[in-house]
Amino acid sequence: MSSPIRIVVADDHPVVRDGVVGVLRAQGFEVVGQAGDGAQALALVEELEPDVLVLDLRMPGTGGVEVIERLRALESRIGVLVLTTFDTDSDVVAAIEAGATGYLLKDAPTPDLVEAVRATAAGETVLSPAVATRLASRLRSPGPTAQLSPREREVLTLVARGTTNRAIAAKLFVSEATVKTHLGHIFDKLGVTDRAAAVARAYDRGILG
Amino acid sequence: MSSPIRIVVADDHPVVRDGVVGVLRAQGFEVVGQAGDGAQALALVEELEPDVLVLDLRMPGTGGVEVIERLRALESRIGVLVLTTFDTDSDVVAAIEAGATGYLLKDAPTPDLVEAVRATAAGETVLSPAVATRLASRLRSPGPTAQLSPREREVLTLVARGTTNRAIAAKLFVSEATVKTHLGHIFDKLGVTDRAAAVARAYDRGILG
DNA sequence: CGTCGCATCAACCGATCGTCTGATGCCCAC
DNA sequence: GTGGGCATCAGACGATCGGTTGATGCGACG
Repeated sequence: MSSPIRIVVADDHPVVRDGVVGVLRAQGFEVVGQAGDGAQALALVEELEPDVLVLDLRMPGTGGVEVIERLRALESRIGVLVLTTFDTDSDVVAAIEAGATGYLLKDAPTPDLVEAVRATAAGETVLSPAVATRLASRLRSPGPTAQLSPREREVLTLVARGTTNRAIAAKLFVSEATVKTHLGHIFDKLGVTDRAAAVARAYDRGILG
Repeated sequence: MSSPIRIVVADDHPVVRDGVVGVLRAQGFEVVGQAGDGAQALALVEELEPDVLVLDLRMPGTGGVEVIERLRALESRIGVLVLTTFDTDSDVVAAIEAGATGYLLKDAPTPDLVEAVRATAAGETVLSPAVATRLASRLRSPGPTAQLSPREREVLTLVARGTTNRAIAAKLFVSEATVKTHLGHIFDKLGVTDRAAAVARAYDRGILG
């Protein structure tokens, strides 16, 4: 290799960050910076212009998805490898849509991580097997693909708190009929038939919680 | 120090495991073994008799809580430091009750981890601030302290799937009246008033999902 | 300019839910 | 041996929910 691949690692868990950095350095990569939140990550990337950003999605303050969006807005050519614990639908979809180059779960074997970083630097897309499966099944089944609208999420959040349709209507300054309509759409989109199941599905998909 | 503290690290995430091991070795601890699941952890502890087991709770197969229980059953004097991502009620309570010596979240700063291992080896109890707060508030509020009975969890699981009271009764071979009674108790214990909110609370506490 | 998604509203009806009161049997702990 | 937690059951009532049908206004996109 001519010059080593330059990397910035962003994760709010110090232990995980140390682990990733250690693994990458041992493999001859050059880790030029580490960040504990999204804002730091953005600053470091702008300053150091690394080849790859290894990014955790769930971070305090500026989250991972927002980091990706801003980088793409800046038309940065950096490769973003998302390395996270969760593979909920909304996380994965949001990250890919935002423009992540790769998506790896933290339970991936070390060699996979190393290879993923290399591929990301080369601009290739890498996905964890679990993530790939999830995406594939999502494409196959056109049913429960739909995302909830902002208003629908708002309603569902209140439902999860035990709020009654009438009370939701009052809180949102709409009629009870409207609330019912929203709920009906929510049920359709989530593929359920009642509010309890809707809440459960929402948690499973990372929409709530 | 006379002889270094001997440690086994158990975590199913290779990256995290490497991170923890790296940090501990850099601090002069002797990491004598690493495990990727509970069964391996138990075997290593029995074979190597380390001073401290650094343990992730969520692992495939034999989970962390079960590992702790078995160690205590064996009357092992090993210190168990739980190091995990989650601080849901059920995880924390289960781990402490099982006999964990300490409970640290993965977002803890590196120096805290090092100090926690040292304290654990000395038999002292260490808790993450977040965990300590959670436990304290639990002790303060005698209300939502109660755990669900097995039967109640069973009912709630079905509720989360959108199952109707009547259908639940059929599935569990009891009358609908019984299901309603269980649900009433569930609502009381979780401090909610309807099934949707009960499901949400259960997810928040790690009872479901 | 038409179309589509989103948000809004109405009225009705049957099904379901949640609460209440009250009761029995079991098992474990104190 | 007497509580207390758990699981079981009954009947009945009012409140709430979910489905249905149908309709309007608005912004976006092509």
